Parts: sequence; C-alpha cells; structure tokens
Amino acid sequence: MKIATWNVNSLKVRLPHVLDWLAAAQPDALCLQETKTEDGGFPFKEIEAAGYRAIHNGQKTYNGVAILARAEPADVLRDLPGFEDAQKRIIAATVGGVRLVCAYMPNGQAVGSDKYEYKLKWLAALARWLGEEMQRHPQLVLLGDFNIAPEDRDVHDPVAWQGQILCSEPEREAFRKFVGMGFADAFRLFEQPEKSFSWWDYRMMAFRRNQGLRIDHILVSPALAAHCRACGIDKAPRKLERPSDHAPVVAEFAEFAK
DNA sequence: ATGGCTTGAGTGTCAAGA
Repeated sequence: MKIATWNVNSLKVRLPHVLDWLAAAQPDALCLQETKTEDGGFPFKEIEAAGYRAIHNGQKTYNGVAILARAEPADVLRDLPGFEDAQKRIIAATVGGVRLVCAYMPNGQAVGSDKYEYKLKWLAALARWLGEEMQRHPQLVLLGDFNIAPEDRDVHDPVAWQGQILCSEPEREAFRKFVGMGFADAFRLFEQPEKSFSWWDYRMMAFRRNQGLRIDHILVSPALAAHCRACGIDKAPRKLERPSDHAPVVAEFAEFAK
C-alpha cells in the first residue's frame, strides 16, 4: 500500500500536476491540502476519470482538504470533533483497512500572534482527539502539512529560523506529543539524504538553492510502523512550471492482514 | 530593507502563506 500527502496550493491551478503525479506514482491514496475551493469547484469528474474516488472538506479561498483513493473511503469524518473551527483543515476516512487523517495544520503567522495561539490550541485539540481515534483505529496515519519543522536538521538555516514560526519550541513540543502517543515519523524510519525538505519559498530561488524546510509529514501508529517499507519526498513536481511550493511525501507499506 | 513569489478575490490592491 502506497499513501502520500501533498499541499497543492490551489487544486484548480495544480490539477494537471496532480493528475500527472497520480498516473506516475500510482498511490493507493493521496491526501491534499489547500485545495482552496468549495465542493462546487472541486474536480470530482477528472479525478474519477483517473481512477480515484475523492472526498473533500472544502472552503473558498483558504484551506480545504481532500482524500483521493483507489478504494471507496469509508467512515468519512470532516472537521475536528470537539473543536469549534470555521477553517476546513481536517478530513479523515478509512481506506483499505487503514485510517487516514489528512490535516492542514495552521501556519501561525508569527510567534506570539493571535494566529499562533490558534495554532497551539488547534494542535492540542488534535492530539486530544487522536488519542481516542487511535483506540478506535490502531492502524492509524496522521499525514499532511504540519507547518512544523520538528528538528534543526529539517531546516536549511537553523540559526536564522531558531525560535521562529514553524520552528518554535511550543510547536516542536506539539510534534513530540504525537510521537509520545506512539506515532513514528515515517520519514525518519529510514536513512535519508541530508538537507531533505518538503517546502521551499517561491522567492529568492529557494528551491534551486535547496533553502527549504521539512514541514509535511506522515506519522504512523505502532501497528503500521512495523509494516512501513519506505518513505521519501518526491521533488519532481516542484521542478515543473507553476509548481506548488510543497512537494509530495510518500510512504509504502507491506501488505498486511486487514 | 520584514521585501523577495503565488494565489484568490475581483478590477484596486490586499491578505495570507511559510
């Protein structure tokens, strides 16, 4: 089983890249963030023609998350239970016996801002609910745009970014809380190249200079970590014309009893 | 130098991203 996450920064603009990537990578499921559209603007027809079912939790202009899957997504959940939130950042479903939680975590804008406080509250609410979700679904994956670079090695310039948004200690603590619940960072289960990143700023030729951050993650529950066979970042779509500023992150699992 | 691109909304130019 192959699953992936990709912040596409507008699905309307990026649909050709997404369809090409589905055809090339052949994932069983692809989780998208920042679709930036309501259901009316969502390309259900094109995605179905590519052989995938799609579920969407949409919003105009900002946010919006979707799961595309070969199999019909079951037990679909939209939004985080127990947390009042107008922003569409969560969609979850069971695909092939695996529970997928697709998340577009808040950016936070600047440490100490109102949006930063919202981010920390949002992360705490997610952790609270995930504890229950892991009891219900031992084969659980939390994947998406975390907007957190968990360690200094996930940052091109750790000195410049120290204490800044995406790297601040409370954000990293929130990431470690997921790990403390038993989740493993699938990417770090395997040997990886140094300076591996999943996002690069559009400005300053940041991609060409590999000035990025690793903020998109696939976290797997203990029951799934045992079956994880590979995890990597596919930089190819970031090299295309009019790319998303994020690259897909992909994890593969050995087949196991459902 | 708090900028530099990109997107959406919308027709001015700004908010937001990370």
